[in-house]
Amino acid sequence: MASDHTRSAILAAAERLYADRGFGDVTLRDIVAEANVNLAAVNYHFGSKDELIAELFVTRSIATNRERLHELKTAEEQGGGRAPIEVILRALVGPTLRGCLGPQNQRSTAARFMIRASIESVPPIRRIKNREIDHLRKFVGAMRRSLPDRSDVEIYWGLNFALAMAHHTIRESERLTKLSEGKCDLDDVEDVVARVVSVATIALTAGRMEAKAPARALARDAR
Amino acid sequence: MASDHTRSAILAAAERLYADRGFGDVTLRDIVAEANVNLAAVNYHFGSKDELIAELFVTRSIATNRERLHELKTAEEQGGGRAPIEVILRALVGPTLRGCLGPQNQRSTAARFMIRASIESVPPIRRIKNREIDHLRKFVGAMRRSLPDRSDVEIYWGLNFALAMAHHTIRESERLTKLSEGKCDLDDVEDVVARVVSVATIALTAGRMEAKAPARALARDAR
DNA sequence: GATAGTTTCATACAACTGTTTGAATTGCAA
DNA sequence: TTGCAATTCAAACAGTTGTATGAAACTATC
Repeated sequence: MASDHTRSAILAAAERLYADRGFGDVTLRDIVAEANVNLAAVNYHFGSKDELIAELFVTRSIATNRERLHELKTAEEQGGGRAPIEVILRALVGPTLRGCLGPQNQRSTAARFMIRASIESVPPIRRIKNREIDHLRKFVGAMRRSLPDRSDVEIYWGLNFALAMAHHTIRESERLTKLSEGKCDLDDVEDVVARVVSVATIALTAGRMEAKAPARALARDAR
Repeated sequence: MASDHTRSAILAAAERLYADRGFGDVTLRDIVAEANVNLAAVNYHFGSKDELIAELFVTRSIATNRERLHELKTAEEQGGGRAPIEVILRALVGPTLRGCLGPQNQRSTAARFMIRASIESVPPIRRIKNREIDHLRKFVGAMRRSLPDRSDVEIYWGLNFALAMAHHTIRESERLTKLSEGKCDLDDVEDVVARVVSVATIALTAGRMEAKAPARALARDAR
C-alpha cells in the first residue's frame, strides 16, 4: 500500500484528461505523463485501462446514488412511509443534475467527467450502468407508494421521462444554450431541477390529482 | 462511376456491422470482408473511415429531417400558418421514434444503426449533429406561432424535453423493457409517440390553456 | 483495337495501442 | 544490517489500426 500516491495521481490525472478530451482521445501514455508516473503503474495498480475507467465511474456513481437514496429515505420517513411524488422525483434527478451542471467555469473535474461519461458511452461504463436497475427499483417502489392508484406502466413511463429530461439536459446542455442563445440558463441548477421535477410530476399526476399538481409546469418565467 | 456496386456494398456492410456490433468494435477490415471488396476500396470511394460513417449517418439523418419538415409543413398549411402544438411535437419526435423503434425482430438495419448512433457518440456523427440546430429552429418558429403567448424560454425548454423523452426512450429502450419487466411495450411505436407528445404538450400548455390540454397525460392505461 | 480514365487489388507502411517483462529501487520488519 | 515484499522503471512486445502505393484489371471512347 505504502502511500498510494501513485494510485491517486493516476486517478486524478485520468479523470481530468477524460473530462477535458473524452475517452476516445486519451491514451494511457497521456495519463501517465500527466500524472508523472511510469506507464506500467496503471496495469500494476488497476489491472487494465478498463478497470481504471470503471473505478473512476463507480466512485462518482456510488456517491450520487447515496445522495439519491438519502434524500429518498429522509422524505419517506418524514411522510410516514409515503413521500410526495415531487420530492421523490427531486431525489431522483436532483443529485445527478447538481453533480453535473452549475456555472461552467467552476464545474468540478468530477462534474465534467460525469458529463463525458454521459455523452460518450464506453464499454466499462456501460457495464456499470446496466447494474443500476436495482437502484432504480427503489424509486419505483417509492413512486408506487406515493401514487397507489397509478398503474405500474404509468410509473415506469414517468420514471423514464424524468430520467430522460435530466440526462438529456446534461448531455445536450451546450446545444440547448446555443439553440436558445443563452436564454435557457443552465447555470441555475435549482431552476433546472424544478423544471424537470415539475414536468415529470404533472406527467404522472395529470388527470388524477389536479388539485395537487403544480398549476403551471413550465410557466415559471411566463411574461 | 460504373456500377457503384462496390460503393453500395461497402455502405450496406458497414451499416449492418455498425448496427450489430457498434462503432468501437468494427474495423475497416471487418467491413470489407463483409462486403467482399478490397480494403483499399473504402479510402478510394469515401476518402476515410470517418467520411464513410458520416455518409451513413447523413443519409438517414436527412431522410428523418425531411419527414419531420414534411409533417410540419403539412400541419401548418392546414392550419393557415398555425399548427396545434401537439401536431408540431408529433412532427418533431414521430419520425425519429418510428425510425428507431418498432418490433425488435423486424427492425431494419437502418433503425438499428440509428439506435447505435444515438447510444455511441463518435466524432464524425457528433459533428453532424451539431449542425442540426438550424433544423430545430424551424420547429422553434412553428412552436412560437402555435403558442404566441409563451415566452421563448418556455418554448426552448419544451422542445428540449420533447427531444429528451424521445431520444432517451430510444437509447434506453432495452433498460426500460427490463426495468418494467416487459410492461412498457416499446414495440407499440404509436403509443410511445403519443406518450411523448402528450407529456411535452402538457408541459408547454399547463396553466395556460387547460381546456385544450389532454385531460390525462399518462393515464391511457390506467386501471 | 489502341488509349485514357476509372476501379480493383495485394501489399506494405507507419504509427499507435494496451500490456508484459524482468531488473532496479524502495520501504519496512526482524 | 539483512532480507523480503511491494513498488517503480525502462524497454520491449504483440497486435491492430487506418492509410498509402503502384501495379494490374477493367471499361468506355474514339
